[in-house]
Amino acid sequence: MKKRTSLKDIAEALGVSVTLVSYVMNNKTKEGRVAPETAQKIRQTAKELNYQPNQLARSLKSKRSQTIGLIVADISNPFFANLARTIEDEAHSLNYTVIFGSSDENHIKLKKVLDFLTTRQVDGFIIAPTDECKETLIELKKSQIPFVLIDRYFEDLPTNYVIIDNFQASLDATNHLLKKGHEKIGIIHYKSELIHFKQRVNGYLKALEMSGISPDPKYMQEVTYANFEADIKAALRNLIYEEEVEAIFFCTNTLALEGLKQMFDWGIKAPGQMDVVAFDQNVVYDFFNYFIPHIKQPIKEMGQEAVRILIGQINEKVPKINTVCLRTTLETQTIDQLKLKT
Amino acid sequence: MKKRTSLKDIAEALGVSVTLVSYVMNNKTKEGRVAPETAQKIRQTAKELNYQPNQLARSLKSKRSQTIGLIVADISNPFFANLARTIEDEAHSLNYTVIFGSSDENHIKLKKVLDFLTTRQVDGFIIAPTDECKETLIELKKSQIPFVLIDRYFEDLPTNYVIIDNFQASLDATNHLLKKGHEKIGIIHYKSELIHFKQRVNGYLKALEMSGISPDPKYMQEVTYANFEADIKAALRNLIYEEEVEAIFFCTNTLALEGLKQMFDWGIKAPGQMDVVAFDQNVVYDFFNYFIPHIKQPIKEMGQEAVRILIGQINEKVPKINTVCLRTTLETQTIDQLKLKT
DNA sequence: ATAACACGCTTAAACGTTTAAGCAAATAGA
DNA sequence: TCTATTTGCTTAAACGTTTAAGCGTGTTAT
Repeated sequence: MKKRTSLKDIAEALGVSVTLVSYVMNNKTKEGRVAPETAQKIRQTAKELNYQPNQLARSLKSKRSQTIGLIVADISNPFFANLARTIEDEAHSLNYTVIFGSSDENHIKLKKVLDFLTTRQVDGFIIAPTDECKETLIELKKSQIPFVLIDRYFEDLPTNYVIIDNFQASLDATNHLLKKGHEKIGIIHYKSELIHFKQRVNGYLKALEMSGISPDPKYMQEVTYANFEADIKAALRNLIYEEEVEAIFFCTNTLALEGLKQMFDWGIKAPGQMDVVAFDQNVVYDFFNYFIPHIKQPIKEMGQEAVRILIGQINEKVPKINTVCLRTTLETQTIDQLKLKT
Repeated sequence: MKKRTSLKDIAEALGVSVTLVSYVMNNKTKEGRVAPETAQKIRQTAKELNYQPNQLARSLKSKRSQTIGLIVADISNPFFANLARTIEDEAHSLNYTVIFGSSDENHIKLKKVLDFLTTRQVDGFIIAPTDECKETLIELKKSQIPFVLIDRYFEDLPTNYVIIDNFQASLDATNHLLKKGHEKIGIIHYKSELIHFKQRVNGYLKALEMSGISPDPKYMQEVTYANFEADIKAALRNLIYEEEVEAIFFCTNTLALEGLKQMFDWGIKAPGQMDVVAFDQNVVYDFFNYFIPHIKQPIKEMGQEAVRILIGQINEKVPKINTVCLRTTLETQTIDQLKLKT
């Protein structure tokens, strides 16, 4: 690789000091302390030699890498990919670069990625935490590297976070199914200690309670990450053929997708034959004969807020904890309404 | 942010020189030139102070940032998100970090992102080039920063690249439709100078020729990036209602998705009423009553090859150009066969 | 005439590493 | 006993920046 041109090269070419070149390139020619002709010459030579500042050296001096680390469960998951995209845009516009890593929902891997990115001197992290990663986050807090949790958080760990109102979202979803007259409503959720998942279950329970329906544990099916597909199949079989529920609420994007696929394979039309509500959006929903009611997350706002909060923290001397909880919307538009618009 | 501990901190704590600490931490205690007890003490103190090397400073010295820049059209596009994921895994395993940017298929933006990442002293780039970005790539070549093109390339620009055999893929796809007895086969492709798109058209033409069918320009529909949705709608209307084609080949992921959605909205069952072949995979295909024949790209191999070639180039003194062309497979499994397996 | 200041630039140190070179003390070889 | 080598460490310079401090000239004010 050819040597990139440095301030020194420009300085030598013109017989001036490196300092002077630095001042000019940074427009720190304070109070006309540099002769306009000199400045002009420097700028021109810089252009000719195609000078591009070495951000590494700059960072070393300033102790700011202008880089943020993004750690999500899996960058190839559409939800996180979309999030990554908005974070990229926001960060770049604020002159920050984004380096990323995937945790695969595994707290050991998360720690590994975190350490890996830390040696890169990131100025801060945006993290979608996994189950059981609280210890790692406590350590991270001690190191005083700023970070913002996204999508998920821990109730008893004061940190910055950007989340959605999972309880309300779930309440809305369940109410929607109740309003359609269903009483036997199933829910499929992950087995996880993550509070945001629990709140989704809580929202469901609250909605039932408010309608005077006492929840039936048999309608509530847990699925493990490890045995994802088989668990969903079993859960659905239970709900549909054993318990004969009238509607199903899928607590996440991935659960909804896999669940709908399974139902599709069994020839059960959703929502034609089985009312459902899904969490999060998906291109797949466009390919159903009926509109799939789902909870729409404000992904763009989430990404932007996370970046802004993080950069705020990076620049504060005494950072205060910032938490943001965004509202979701329940999309229940019927296919006919949809058609009218296009 | 708390000061991260440096070699100096360890050195001062023990009253030794920074150099010695550096030697120990890098296991460069060549030929027993450091007393084992000293080494032991240094290692322990390093652990106690939670020392993590500053990769920035290291990079400055070594002129290697151990970072690669990934530029794709849009990280939120599933194809690129998947690619990014395999690139991340491969890079991390080789001790490289990945920073990314999206070009939005716009060569101006690509140049901007490229410059932005260049100041970060990346050791090399993996780039999915856009239309009209050849000039930028020529400049990049001059700068001698190694790079590997992925998914797309330019015929008259000798560079490293990892692509698929688009011609063959397209040939396979069209042959599949021919074998089903169709003669009036439509194709929907992007209006673009990118050679890989052209080769997809060429494969289609070749297949027709080999079957002794003379291609009809009216069966070949161009779509612009700018007016994507409307163009596809018009193209489909033309092919289906005017030309009354018997089958359609969609040249990309996005075209297939949007096209199928449109057909779905019109109530045209694919492939029940209209045979199709799509390019690239998609979760959506699982939600059709029939199997959607499609060309499967070896995304994992593409990502891995790209990283390996790039890092090879970074380490070569006199790099040779490396090109890799991978074979695709045409997936034509019927839904019944699929069911048998699950 | 002389002090004061503005101007246009340079010197030097620092950020955290790496690495070649060097040096004093201990040990070995003769 | 004297030289040569090994051992265990240090000095110094460098990577490309930034930034406070400084230093001659020349101009202005008194």
